Amino acid sequence: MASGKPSAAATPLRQPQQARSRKTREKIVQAAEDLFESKGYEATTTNSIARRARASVGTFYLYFPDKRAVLTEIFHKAVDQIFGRAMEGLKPEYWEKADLREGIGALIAGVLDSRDVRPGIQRILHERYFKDPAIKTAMDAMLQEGVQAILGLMDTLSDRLRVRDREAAAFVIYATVDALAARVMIAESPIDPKRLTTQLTDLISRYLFED
Amino acid sequence: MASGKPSAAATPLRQPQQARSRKTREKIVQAAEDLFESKGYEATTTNSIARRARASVGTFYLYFPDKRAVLTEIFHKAVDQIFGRAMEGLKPEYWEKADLREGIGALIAGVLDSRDVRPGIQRILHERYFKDPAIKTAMDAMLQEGVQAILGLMDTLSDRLRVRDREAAAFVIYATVDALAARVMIAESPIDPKRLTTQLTDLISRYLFED
Amino acid sequence: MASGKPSAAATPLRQPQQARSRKTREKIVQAAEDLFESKGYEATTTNSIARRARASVGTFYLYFPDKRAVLTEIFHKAVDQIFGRAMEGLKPEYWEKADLREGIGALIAGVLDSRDVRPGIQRILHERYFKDPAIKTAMDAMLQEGVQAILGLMDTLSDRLRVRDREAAAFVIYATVDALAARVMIAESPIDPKRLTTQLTDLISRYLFED
Amino acid sequence: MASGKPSAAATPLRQPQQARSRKTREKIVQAAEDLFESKGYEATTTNSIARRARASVGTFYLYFPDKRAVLTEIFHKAVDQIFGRAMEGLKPEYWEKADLREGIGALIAGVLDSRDVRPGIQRILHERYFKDPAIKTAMDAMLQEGVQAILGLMDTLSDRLRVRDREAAAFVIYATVDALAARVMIAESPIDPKRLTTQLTDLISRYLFED
DNA sequence: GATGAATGAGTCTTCATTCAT
DNA sequence: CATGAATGAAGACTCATTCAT
Repeated sequence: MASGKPSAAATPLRQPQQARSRKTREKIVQAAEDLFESKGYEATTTNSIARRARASVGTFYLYFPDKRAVLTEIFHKAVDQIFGRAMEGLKPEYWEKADLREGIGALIAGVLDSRDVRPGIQRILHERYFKDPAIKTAMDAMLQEGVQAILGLMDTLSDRLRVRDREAAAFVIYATVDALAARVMIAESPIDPKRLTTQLTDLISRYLFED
Repeated sequence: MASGKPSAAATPLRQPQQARSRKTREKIVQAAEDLFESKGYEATTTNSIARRARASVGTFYLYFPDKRAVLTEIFHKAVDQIFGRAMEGLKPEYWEKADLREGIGALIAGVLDSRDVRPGIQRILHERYFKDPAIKTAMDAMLQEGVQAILGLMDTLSDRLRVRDREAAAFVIYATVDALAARVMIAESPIDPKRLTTQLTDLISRYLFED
Repeated sequence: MASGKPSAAATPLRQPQQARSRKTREKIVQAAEDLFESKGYEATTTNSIARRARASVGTFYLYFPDKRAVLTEIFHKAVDQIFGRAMEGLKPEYWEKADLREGIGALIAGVLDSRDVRPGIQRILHERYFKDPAIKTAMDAMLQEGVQAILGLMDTLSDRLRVRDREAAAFVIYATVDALAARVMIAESPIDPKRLTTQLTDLISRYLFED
Repeated sequence: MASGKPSAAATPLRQPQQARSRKTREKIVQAAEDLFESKGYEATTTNSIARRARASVGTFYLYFPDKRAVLTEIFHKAVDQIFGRAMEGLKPEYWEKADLREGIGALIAGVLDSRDVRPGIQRILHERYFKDPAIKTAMDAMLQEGVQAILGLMDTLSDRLRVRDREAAAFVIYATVDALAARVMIAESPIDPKRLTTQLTDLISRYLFED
């Protein structure tokens, strides 16, 4: 870094070593991700992660202080992806048009969509929520951000809204959509996602707007 | 229970033993409940359960095949209690009156209320949902029953409803109320429960009924 | 204890179980003692202790919270034995006679003698002195007691003593005899113990008494 | 050192490399010394030594076959320093005068003084005495030398001495002073060093000389 | 000379479960 | 019915040492 970034082919010297190291690290993260996803967090041993990454336990502990640390890393990456996907539907472009239902549809679709991102990891986040403060904190932050985004949206639509207590409303909406999405992902819903989406759209649009 | 209570003086000799046995079993269940609630499932050892029940591990395994079994038992009892409380608000008496908001209020209150029942156990149900099929099955059944109850209610209110796809609607309502209740219990909601309840009532009544 | 001690043959009921347990515990302590003595503390693993005691690691941890705990126990037993032996020479009976050299001889002999008690353990005490606070504390206490004993003796001999600062003198004497004894035990002394004893006796008697 | 210092301008080209190499080696030794002193031998890892020396583990093993080797080197340096300091008090200049107590005072002061040199290292020597033969050998040699020095001194003072078995006496004196010094360093002595020194001087002078 | 990534045998420790009494 | 001592497989983590670059 101190030497600045020279023209492309100039500094291959040290790179290989660092590149190898980065690769190893990535192999470990990937292995952990696979195993956490398939066997769950607790059932995955550090030894098995190393083995799957074709490395040794020692190498694992070279890159991570302990098992939790890999999970935290994986989950940070995942949260960004998941949240990015979920926020997709809140982009103003969906809301500038006249059709409000379309906006709500996009909101719901986005959240539902985000549930397809690393479902195994989401499952683990779910079960470790109370046990791992780092996870709780980050998931709570996600909730906060989601609520803020909805509040922002409400400002845009201000004159058409019928709700008074917007803060509570935003929270209720986020929680509702999120919960339904969770049910769908978990596939515990015996009802077709499309029907659910329709009803959810009705639920929210009737709540927010005069018919 | 199935054998009925024999007339007072009939078989007094055998009774004590069975009674004592039942008592031991109950002490164990109680001890497990306390410990699961305070320390979580995995952090509770069979030895500690036995110790707290003032029994020996051997006795524990006399009544239960393994650790999971106590949890299953506890959770069956808990589900009944929790569910009973939640269903309270669906009793027809709240719905026969003219004021529909009152009924919805009762529904929400019931579910919220049910979250106060053995919160530690509910937390465990939450985290073991994917790991313990017995738990998944029973919680899913609870969902089903809830949905059915709401559907039944809808039949009663048939003419006043504006929703078409009642099955999906019932599911959406149950999931929504349940999710909000969960957020409240977990105390992860930065917003006052009362405000949430108000909004939730609005949400659902606008969804179900014409203004 | 509460029930008092009944006539010999009365309470054999529970005894067997407890006796077995005590035996196991003793086997473990003995095994640990042997291994610590032959291989040193750090080189001895909990597994090897269990194996030598013909028990399992689990059993080891049934009786001791960790490795240090066995060492502490062993060393408490040892300290009593060692110290008892060392204090032997301070008994008044050796000092009531006219010959003061005889008393000093007994003092030295006692300490030297005490070095034959569990030399391997003493070696460990020596090397763990700084690392294990429990050991430091107890050894320091031993020193204190030794010094006190010598001070007591000085009171007895009060009129014949030439030293003024008795407290410091007692400390110096204890430390000196102890150090010499250590050198002899460690067998690092190229000089015959008897010659050392003679010189040590001279050293101390000239220090304490007029010729 | 063996090759001598070449005349200034002779081989300046090669010198830097060797000088750098020597520097690296020294940095490693210094780092090890610091860490051993502050954390103890076992708690210091080869990696941490390298890190502190701003070198890599590989470099460490370039200069030393294993961890023990650095300790041996450090301790050789230390022994020279410590011993040099301790022997200070045996210089004839202190003994040529008439006042014998002054000589003995110097002897004691020297040894006490030497305990201030690298106390952390001395502590390690203490605990590794039995584990590391190299250490045992060298410390025993130190003892031998000390005893020899005292014997030499005795020859000088021959006519004033009252002791017969000089060899044993020298050993006893060395061990005594050394032990007291150790007690003082370890700060386990509840008594003021000055008082101890006075008594120690009395002890030895009464032993060696007629009053 | 120097690097530092990689290794893996070896430690301590836990806990559900069994079984002789 | 009840006991509780005993088990041992399994898991997280460490660190001296090697070796390809």
